[in-house]
Order: sequence, then structure tokens, then C-alpha cells
Amino acid sequence: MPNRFNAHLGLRPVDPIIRRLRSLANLTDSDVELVRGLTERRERHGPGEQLIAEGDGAGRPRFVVSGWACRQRLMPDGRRQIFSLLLPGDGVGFGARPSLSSVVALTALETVDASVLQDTVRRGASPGLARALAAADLREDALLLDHAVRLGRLTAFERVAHFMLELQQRLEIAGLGDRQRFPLPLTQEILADALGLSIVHVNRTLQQLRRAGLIELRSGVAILREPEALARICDYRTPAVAPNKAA
Amino acid sequence: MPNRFNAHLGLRPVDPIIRRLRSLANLTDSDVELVRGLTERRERHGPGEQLIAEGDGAGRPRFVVSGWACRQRLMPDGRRQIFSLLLPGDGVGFGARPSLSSVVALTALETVDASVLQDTVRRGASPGLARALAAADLREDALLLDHAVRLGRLTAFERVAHFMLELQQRLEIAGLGDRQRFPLPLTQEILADALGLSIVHVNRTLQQLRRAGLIELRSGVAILREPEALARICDYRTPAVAPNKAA
DNA sequence: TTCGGTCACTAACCTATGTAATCGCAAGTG
DNA sequence: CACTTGCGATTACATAGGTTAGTGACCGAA
Repeated sequence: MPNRFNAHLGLRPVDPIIRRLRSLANLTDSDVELVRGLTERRERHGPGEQLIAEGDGAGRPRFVVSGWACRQRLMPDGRRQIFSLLLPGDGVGFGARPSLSSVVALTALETVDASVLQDTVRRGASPGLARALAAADLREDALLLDHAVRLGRLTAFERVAHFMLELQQRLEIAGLGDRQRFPLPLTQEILADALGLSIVHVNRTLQQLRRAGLIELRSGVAILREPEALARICDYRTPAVAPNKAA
Repeated sequence: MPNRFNAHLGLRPVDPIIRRLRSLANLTDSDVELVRGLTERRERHGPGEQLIAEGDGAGRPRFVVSGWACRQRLMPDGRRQIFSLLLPGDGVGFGARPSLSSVVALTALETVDASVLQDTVRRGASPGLARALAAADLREDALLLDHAVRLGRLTAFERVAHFMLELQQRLEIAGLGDRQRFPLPLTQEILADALGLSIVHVNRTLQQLRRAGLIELRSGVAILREPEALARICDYRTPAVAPNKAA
């Protein structure tokens, strides 16, 4: 629970958002100030809580501040497919279209309302933030295609490796991990539903990666021992981030 | 090769486009006239030809008039994942963002340039067409999520059934099939790359569906003998089409 | 403290799916 | 005509991954 406590340590709850947006486009000081101001309307959600239901119209836009969530779809027989994970710094509910998937908290989750930011962008008052949101959208689409390739064409071993690398990269951008280490507060069941595998096989595959000396998992923290080897295994390409390119 | 030949039979090459757009939003007579006018700048592509490469900037917008294409991604070792099929009436290259996947012709393919239409929409001169394009975009996203569920959570049997139902529905809208019968000019290899299966297993699964009396395939034509049974097998839900809803 | 619940982990077994190798047919093509 | 080439079909075999069942560690609630 990051709070006023760590403010004087230079850590603010909205930092992941700022880091994320800055990785997508150049922001002016006033852009950053605006994001800092979002600290007001906060919401807390328990694990399992649904933020958005499938088919919901455009809801309030929000940013995840802490905790993890996901987009998913459920089948009537209980099978679940997770489309993407929402990490601190990620936006939800932007875009004025009915949601095609539900959004569910996977851990205790904290969000802030981003209506102010969205209004500012719509008013045309911040080209920087506008570009950042557009880039975030593009990035999300790219991740979904990566995910489809993972599900359709990668083996379990490759899938897990690929997924770990994606998480590392995203969390590092959010300031929540380094090139080798990051928090991973997911059960193996959640991993299974994201990767299109069974729980048991996720477990097997993680063991395999461990035994190969490629990763390490301990109490909610993942360590990539050999990021380059992992990347070779699954043909992971670090996405080109273009913070300086105008539209 | 539909041409001036069948014009006096009431069949025009742009008909699939008109039917498609009409299924997405109400069009005025002048909207339809505009689409009819697109017949000019036509392009022909041979099977295998790449229309758009991964990373290409916003290209000319086009509609598929005849033939099939797909969005896909290739892995260095030759594995391929197809993300979506592009059927007559479908648009490509709208949206001013770099393409995240390449677009490749699967059969002989005919397209028309849609720049005029896009300009009209951008000028705000046709709310109907604007809504249609937005709806097409939304629909495309929805199909991609369906696809992810197919790849991640459906068995081969369910995948093929689901895919056939999707094609039936889309082709019927385009006026290229009825509730049971539609053209299917795809090799089993292409099906495999779309469904995340091996060629052999696609063959097996098709046999299985045939023996079960659910489908029939003959010389490029698919027949769904039991559409309802198929839909039950894979929990296929006909997407809600909302041609009358304003944004 | 005990109890119930969740989760990681394991083992045994089963089956869906992939791989490799052929065959035959139909449609070019020279 | 002989000769490819591409594609669907089929078989035999190998294996990745699913299913079921169970254990023990941990943890919060009573």
C-alpha cells in the first residue's frame, strides 16, 4: 500500500503511470503535473472483483496504480481465456466503445480515475498525452497479436518463456522491476488461463525452466537468470518503443 | 471474374462491400452511390502476394472485392499464425497506424481503392459511412478475441466448427453464401495456420466432422449440414449486429 | 490450537495432436 | 505424351499436453 508514506521518498503511487506514458511519448512538465493530480478519485478492488463486464458501454477511464488485473472471457462450461494482463501504469476503459471482454482484478487492485486526463486530451489541450494514449492503444493491439501467436504457434515451453519476457519488459518500464527481476503475483491457474494450458502443465513447464537454470520463482518474485537464452528460445523481440516520434 | 458482364444481372463487384457496410450501419442512397463509384482504381493480386508488410505505415485504404486474403505473422523458422481472413467486402489499410501484421492474398484477389470513401468520412461528409467503418473496426477486434479463445481454449474439433460458423456468417452478409453453403477456397494448410493446428490434424478433424454428418466439403464449397449442432458444439454465438444504433 | 481453504507440487495415466512417410488424383506444362 | 507440382487423404508412430488424484506447506478464521 504505497501512500503519503513514500511520497517523501520520491515514490508516488502514480509513478508507474508517468513512467509508462513517458515510454510512449514525450510529455511536458504540465502533462506530468496533470497525471500527478489524478491521485484523487481512487478505487480499491478485491481479487476476483469485476471492473468491467463484457458489453459494458464506455465506462470511466482509469489507470491501474497498484495490483494486477486482466481482460478475459469466460465460457459457459467454466473455461477461461485471459487476453491480457493489466499492470500498474496501464489504462482501462479509454476508448468510447462497448467492451469486448470483461476486466477482472487478479490481486488487490488500486485504480485512479482518468476522466480529467481524457477530457484534456479530447479538448486537444495536450498533444503529448494524446500521442501517449494512442501509442498505448497501438501497443495493446500488438500485445494481443503476440498473444495469438503464442497461443497458436508456440509450445508450452516457448509460451511461458515469451510471457515472462513480456512481463519483465512491461514491469521494468513501469519501474517495478529490473532487467532480471520482477514481482509475479499470479497463481499457476491464472498463468494457465492466460497461456491456454492446464495448471498441471504450467507447473511442469515452470519446473523445466527452473531446472534449465533459466528462471527462478520465489514467493511472488520472478527472476530471469538468462534473459537472452529465453529470448532465443521463443524468438522474443523487444518491441520498438518510439517515445520521440510524432504521429 | 465478375465484371461488366453481370452488371446487367444486378450483380456488381462492389456488392459485397455495400452489403457488408449496410450490415454495420444505415447508409443513405448517396453513401451507396459513393461506394458504387469505387469501381475505378482496381488492383489484382496473385495468391501469395503480399499487400501490406508488417510495419508498413498507413497505406492506401482498400476493400476486397473478390478473392480471399489474410493477416498473418511469420516466425523465422517458418511457422505461421493467421490472425484473420479478409473476405469480399472487408476493408484493409484503414486506420492511420503502422500495420502490426502483414496482409497476404490467399487466392487470386481483387481490391478497389477506398481513399475517396475515407476522405469523405474524414471530411465528416457521411455519418453513415463513418459509423459503418467504426463498426467494422469494432467487429474486427471482436473477431480477434474470438480467435484468441479458439486458439487458447477450444479443442481442434471445436475450433474447426467455430471457424466454419464464423465464415458462414460473414460470407452470408457479403452475399456469397446462404445459411448452409458457402465458398471455401482454402487449402488445409491455410486452415491449419489459422487454427493453430497441423495440416494432418486439420484433415483428421474435417473427416470427423464429415463422418458426424455435420459438414460437407466439395471442390471449394462448404456445406454446414447441421448449423445448430455445430453451434452447440463450440458455443458459437452469432454476434449482435446493430445496423440501426447510432454511436 | 484446530480447522478449512488455497496453492504449489507430484505421479500415473490417458489422449489429443504433431511428425514422417506414402499414395493417388487432378491440373498444368513442355 | 511424359513429367511435374500441389493437394487431399491415410497410416504408423512419437510426444506434448490434459485429467485425476493426492500430498504437504502455509495462512487466516474460529
